[in-house]
Amino acid sequence: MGRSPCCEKEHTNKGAWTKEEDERLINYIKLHGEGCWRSLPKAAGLLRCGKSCRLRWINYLRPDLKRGNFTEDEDELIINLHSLLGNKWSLIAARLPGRTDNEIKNYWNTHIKRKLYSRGIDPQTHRPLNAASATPTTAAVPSPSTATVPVATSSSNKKINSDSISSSNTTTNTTHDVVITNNNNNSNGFQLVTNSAYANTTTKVGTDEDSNSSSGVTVEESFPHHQLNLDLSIGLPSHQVSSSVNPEKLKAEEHDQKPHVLYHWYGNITGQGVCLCYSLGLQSDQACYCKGMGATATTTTRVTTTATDSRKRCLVGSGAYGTKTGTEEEANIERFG
DNA sequence: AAACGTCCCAACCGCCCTCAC
DNA sequence: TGTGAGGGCGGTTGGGACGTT
Repeated sequence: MGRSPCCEKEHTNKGAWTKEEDERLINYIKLHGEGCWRSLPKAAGLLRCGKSCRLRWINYLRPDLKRGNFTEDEDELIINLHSLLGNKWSLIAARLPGRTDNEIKNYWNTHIKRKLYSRGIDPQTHRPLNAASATPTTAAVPSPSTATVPVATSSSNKKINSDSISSSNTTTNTTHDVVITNNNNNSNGFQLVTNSAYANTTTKVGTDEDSNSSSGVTVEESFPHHQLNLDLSIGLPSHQVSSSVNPEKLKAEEHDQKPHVLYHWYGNITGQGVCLCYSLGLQSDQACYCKGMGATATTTTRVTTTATDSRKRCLVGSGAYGTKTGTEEEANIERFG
């Protein structure tokens, strides 16, 4: 339908940002916060497109950005999350504090793809390369320069919404097997197990031990996976969230730093709170208030990605993706906090 | 030291989603 | 319910940095 440009291109600078522009942007946001990006450049005295300002701030100037190389743990976490979420860089970034989607995307394309090829795993499908011979992106390990392989465009790459939970009538494109169970001996421990090329991949998250590290991921590769499924088996907290629990109070008491989402399941597990942002790898400083809950049961909930209803936003959302939409009703999910 | 090739990442582009009206 | 504005996202690219010959 044709859109008006987001700014007057002939009056805007492009390319690398100067120090002065950075300072102007930082100073403006310090004073006024992140507001309307379109009007920001003018207000801040910048000859830049609002989108450009936003990108610059989010990807480079934000004070909470973590600089430096990715750790091995972060690598493995990214790989696991990618096997679950596909090229949903923003969702992956949401689980790596201090990292941006752009940074992770670049890192994936320049390092991790190569790493997976060297392991004999197709980075797009997360299947062993020889098992993916039916796809066009098989063959030998590409040279670094060709590592930017044509995306095999499984649906996982296109507008699937792994951050959605299906109702029964959604169109399944890609699914992942995810099993989140608790670590029996550690009330804070949850494990996220995926049935992907990393079958038997156990992503251990949220334990005390790893609370200060970037993640607590252990990966044991063994079985080739069959198909990416989004079967979620979720370990429920041992002390169940009763209806009398006041999420606001809990939030205030146990952690108040970062956005978090506590989903409340109906249906088979009525009345039991499931905190997915924690289970899916948020770090301790942003763990949600159900941290500390143990788990007594493993309940399986099917989560299916779909290309037909991309508006569903739930389940794996945290912070920005926790927006509640009407379609959540289909998923029988209610969000707290 | 120069030329060339490769790598990496900041930034851009265009499409999609959400929301207000 | 339809439409447009604004923001967000994923894919792509340009050019600087670095390595090799």
